[in-house]
Amino acid sequence: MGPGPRRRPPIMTDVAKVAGVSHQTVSRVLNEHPNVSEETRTQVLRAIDLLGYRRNLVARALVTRNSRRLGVVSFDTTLYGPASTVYGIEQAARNAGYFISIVSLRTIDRARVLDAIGYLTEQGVEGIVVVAPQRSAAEALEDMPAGMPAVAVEGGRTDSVSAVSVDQVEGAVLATRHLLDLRHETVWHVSGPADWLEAEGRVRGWREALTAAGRPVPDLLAGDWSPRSGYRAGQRLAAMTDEVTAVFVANDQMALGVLRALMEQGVSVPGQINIVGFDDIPESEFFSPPLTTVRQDFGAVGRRSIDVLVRQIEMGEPYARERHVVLPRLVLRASTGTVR
Amino acid sequence: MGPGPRRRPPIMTDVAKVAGVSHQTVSRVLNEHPNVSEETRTQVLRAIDLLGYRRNLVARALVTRNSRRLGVVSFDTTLYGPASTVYGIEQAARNAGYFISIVSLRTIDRARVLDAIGYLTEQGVEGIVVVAPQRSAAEALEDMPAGMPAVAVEGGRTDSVSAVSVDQVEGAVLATRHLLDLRHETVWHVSGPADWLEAEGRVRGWREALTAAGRPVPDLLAGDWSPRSGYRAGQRLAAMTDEVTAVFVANDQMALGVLRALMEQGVSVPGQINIVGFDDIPESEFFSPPLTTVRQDFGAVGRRSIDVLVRQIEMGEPYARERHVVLPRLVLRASTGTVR
DNA sequence: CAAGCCGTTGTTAGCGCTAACAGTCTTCCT
DNA sequence: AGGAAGACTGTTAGCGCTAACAACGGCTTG
Repeated sequence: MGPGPRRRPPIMTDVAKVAGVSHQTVSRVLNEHPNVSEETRTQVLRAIDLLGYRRNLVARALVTRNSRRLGVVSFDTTLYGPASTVYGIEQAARNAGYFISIVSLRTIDRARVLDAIGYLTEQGVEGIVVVAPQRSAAEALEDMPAGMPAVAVEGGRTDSVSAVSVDQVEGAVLATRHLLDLRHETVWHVSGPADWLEAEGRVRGWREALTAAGRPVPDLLAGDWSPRSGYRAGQRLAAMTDEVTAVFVANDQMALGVLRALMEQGVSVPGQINIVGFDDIPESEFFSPPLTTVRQDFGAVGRRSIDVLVRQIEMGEPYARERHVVLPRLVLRASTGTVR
Repeated sequence: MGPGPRRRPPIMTDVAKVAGVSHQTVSRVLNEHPNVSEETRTQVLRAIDLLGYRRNLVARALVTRNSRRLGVVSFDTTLYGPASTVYGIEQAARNAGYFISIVSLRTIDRARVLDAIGYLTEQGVEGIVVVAPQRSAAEALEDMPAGMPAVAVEGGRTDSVSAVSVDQVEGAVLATRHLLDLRHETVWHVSGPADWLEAEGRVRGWREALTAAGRPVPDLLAGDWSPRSGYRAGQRLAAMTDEVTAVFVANDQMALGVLRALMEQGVSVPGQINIVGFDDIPESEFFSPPLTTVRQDFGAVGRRSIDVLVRQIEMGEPYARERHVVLPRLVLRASTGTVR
């Protein structure tokens, strides 16, 4: 049965009593204050160990006004991108000595983002990362409470908070130009949902690259990131093999759907149509055929955003709004390369 | 420029002063205490609005001893399973009025899990969910601090904490029996890493189903959940098409690798070999061919675990250890079905 | 009409901790 | 020898909030 259960966990004063010192000395040991004699420190540590004492960071936070906690507001963390970003954020935060409180929104709009920010503020977080890939979420950042350090990830062009994002336009340019370099006359595009900033950036980059090369810009096929929407787009593309030879798909999941539809219709990739995706999810390398795609370094985005946030917190109020861009890169695989 | 910046955020006493009441009355309004006159309530709410007051839940937590926060310890949340589980946990927790503090471990072992639990305890969480799919993590739960409500997800057979998990054995039995029903003489297996409880459960179910049917149990091919490891297994399987006609792969990502390798070697699925996966990730339906797989309802697991945890918290100390099992189900697609 | 009750509000103490200051005892210098 | 500086420890106040109790007025009741 072991030692009988204790009603309340030990507090600092209990430790002090056992160690024969004042509670303040215990506090000094815990906070590694320089002026504590080696002997006293040992006594205190022994008492802590004996009682199984753990300090109460809630009480500490109340007086120091810092909770060592950061808030994260994110959208659907089952998706690979957000999940990887949040993972990167968590790792970086813990390395910097902070904990993470998370709110995952099922649907995202201004009110819900503001609610989430409000809850986190009440909870006493010292700063907030908003993974805000949709326009509506990005707009909510304008109303961030004054004095709360914050950083937007994939959050568009707000001036009110710092931002870290992958250069979506550049990624789309890389993808499109790669296909043009393979002598395709033009490149079709299966886009993400219109209210997503990432989708918008990819459309823009695709259009820019085509225009810069003096090529016609075909109608875009709208998707919603899901493999199924890619599948539907693929069915339409399969019916147009005389004009379509190259497709830039806005993410790898949709690209999978496109590949599936094309295969069902007997369209050869890369024989008849070349496909480029976006994200480089772990599966892409094993699609049939393996997918040429644009890799986003989500981990870097997470780390960078914590860098910025922690710097703001430690600097105190008057900090500059920063803007960081992480560059994507093209990963070549078998879904592109054969010239018509 | 708007209103000038305030040095410190307003506190309850500020609101009280503006509303012309005591701070305790403000507290009563905030906590929806029944005995506050309608008139006073309105005054207070107006003052709160005017000042943009938000209560300090850290101070509240110090006196009430409940923080309305739960801790989650998880492993690599970029994987679909853990990510979905954590998402389910977060949604359910917020519905129940709790916030989530997360620690994502990169590598998992007894010491690290205990560290994480310790940190969360110091942070004042009221309960902890440990997503502990590896044996080493599950063992750490034996040392959970007394009095801390906790629940293990996929955590094996500890008696010291409550547990919620998917019935892995049953899932593997479903998969294996399905293949046997299709008149395959036996079923091969590509397993997950040996120290994962889920991998172990799936091996066990596969073996049981074969033995129950009086079939030979082939050597298993060891994988590590990654598509690449599946690909390597697939290469080996492709060289054995005279004996291998059916393979149960321990997750969908590896199954993708297997499919890829088989396709490269010109082995037809389901023509020559039938494949069943596990998880039902969103991509599986669009693999080539679409994958028959065992669906785990991760959302349900997350919700159930919060149910259990919240009940323990609200019940107070002497609560029973519960054990909940979520049943998986077989999803039939084109990767199985053609008899040799 | 006194006694009692109830709805409403205010006052006080204290959650567990750290900051700020105040001691005490050494040590070192002029 | 006297005093200043430094190392170490203790005492007190207070972070922002809620619990517990006290106080007050209006109402009912015998």
